[in-house]
Amino acid sequence: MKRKKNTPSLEESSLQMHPIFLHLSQEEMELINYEKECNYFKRGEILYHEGRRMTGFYCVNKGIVKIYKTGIDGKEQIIAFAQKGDILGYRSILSNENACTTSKVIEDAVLCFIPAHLLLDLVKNNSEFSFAVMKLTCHELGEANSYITDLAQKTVRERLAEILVLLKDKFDLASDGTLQISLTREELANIVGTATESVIRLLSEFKADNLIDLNGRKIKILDIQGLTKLGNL
Amino acid sequence: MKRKKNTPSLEESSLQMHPIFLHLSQEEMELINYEKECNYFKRGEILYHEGRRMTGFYCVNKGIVKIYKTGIDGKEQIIAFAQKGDILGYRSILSNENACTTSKVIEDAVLCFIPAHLLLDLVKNNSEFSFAVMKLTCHELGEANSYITDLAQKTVRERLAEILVLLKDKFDLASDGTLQISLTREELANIVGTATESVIRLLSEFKADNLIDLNGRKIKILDIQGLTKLGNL
DNA sequence: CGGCCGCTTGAACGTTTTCAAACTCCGTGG
DNA sequence: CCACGGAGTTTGAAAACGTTCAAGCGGCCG
Repeated sequence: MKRKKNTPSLEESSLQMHPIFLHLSQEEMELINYEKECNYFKRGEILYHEGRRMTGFYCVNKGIVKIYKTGIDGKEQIIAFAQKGDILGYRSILSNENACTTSKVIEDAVLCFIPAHLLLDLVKNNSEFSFAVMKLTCHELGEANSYITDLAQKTVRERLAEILVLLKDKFDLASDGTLQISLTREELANIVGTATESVIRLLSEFKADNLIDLNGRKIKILDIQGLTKLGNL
Repeated sequence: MKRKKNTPSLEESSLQMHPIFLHLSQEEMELINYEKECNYFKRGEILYHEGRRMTGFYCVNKGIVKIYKTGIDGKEQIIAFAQKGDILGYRSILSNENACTTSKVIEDAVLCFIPAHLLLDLVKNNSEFSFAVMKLTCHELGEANSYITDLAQKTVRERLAEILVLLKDKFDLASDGTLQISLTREELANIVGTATESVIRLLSEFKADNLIDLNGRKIKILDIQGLTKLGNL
């Protein structure tokens, strides 16, 4: 009997952590489980490229994926992160466009790939599922509009403080208050929309003001209220 | 027989210009036509406010509406414009959130208001309609991501050039090449995300470079390729 | 051990904002 | 009819902000 090595266990491959699938019938769920393909992904692996056609979407069961657009001179603009319970890549399938972002694993991950046709079938045949997806996209649209306003109106200092707060909300803190996501200074700059050096200087400033503590890439949140206030939230 | 004054004619109230309703049954269309409420709106009228609950959405049959968020110190950030054939306000209904934007008429308009429950019914019962709405939101999400990247990476000069090109694409030009939307300098600044004075200076610069011609609020596009290049598009 | 990548710091530079003042246009009321 | 007032526009000068360039440091991987 042939047995694939390095394939996630049944438990690791389970989709039950994804709220989006909550309203599927048992039959539909079985179909997905039959068609899905779950694998381990290492840091650095690219799931899909901007401009390419999407053949399916991914469900994150473990790890972290960054989603970014490539702008002027190849500079990345990070649009979002996906972690356990998030799905990614479904947008382009639904709007029937090529991918408008690239996605790359930044923390070793377990991902399930689900073919595009299944998504389209579900959206067309299961109105509860369809409505859940619509809620999700509408919510994301609201968040995108907020970030547009922030980018247009806030200073770099305010945006960096804001991003730290948002990262803290999305990725829980370790018991010692450390952010549970490890980003390079450049990646932080590519979220905030600034230069790497500016992030470095501002982080030092935040540290001097006892808002955070720094230890390499580990960022410990000391004063969440101070950051919230600084970020105009 | 009582007869409402100042109510748009049947022709002006027709929803057939809205592609979103293309796949409705005759029965559904009749229901909408029965429940919709069409009216004239003057420049300056506000359709809904950020933070308030939405009771329905609007279809634009004529005129122009600006959609904006209120940021720091009450500064507007214009997110989008809606004109003939566009719908607005549906997003918050679908995501079951309060409005995240305010919308204001900037050119006398004919609008049809359609109650929220109808939208929800249609989305739940008509999968073709639901899919069309989903396509729309997914497309808008892609555009929002693009604008996030532009705001984060482009200079004010580049963004202003880009916005002029985008406005030209959305609102056709008059025969003499004039943009068919009239915006104050401040409104332009609130799209681009900059100060009013910066817009004024840059527009003068564009004029000096023979990219545009200015006559009060009328902006004539002289060199669309030059603008496209300047905007990194 | 060497080399590379990421991090940090300083200094100069350029862009954009802010503040202040004046001007234009337009509609209203005397 | 004209004066007045207000909103929007324009210009200049100074200041703030953020980027860029250059250089040095540090740690990790091969």
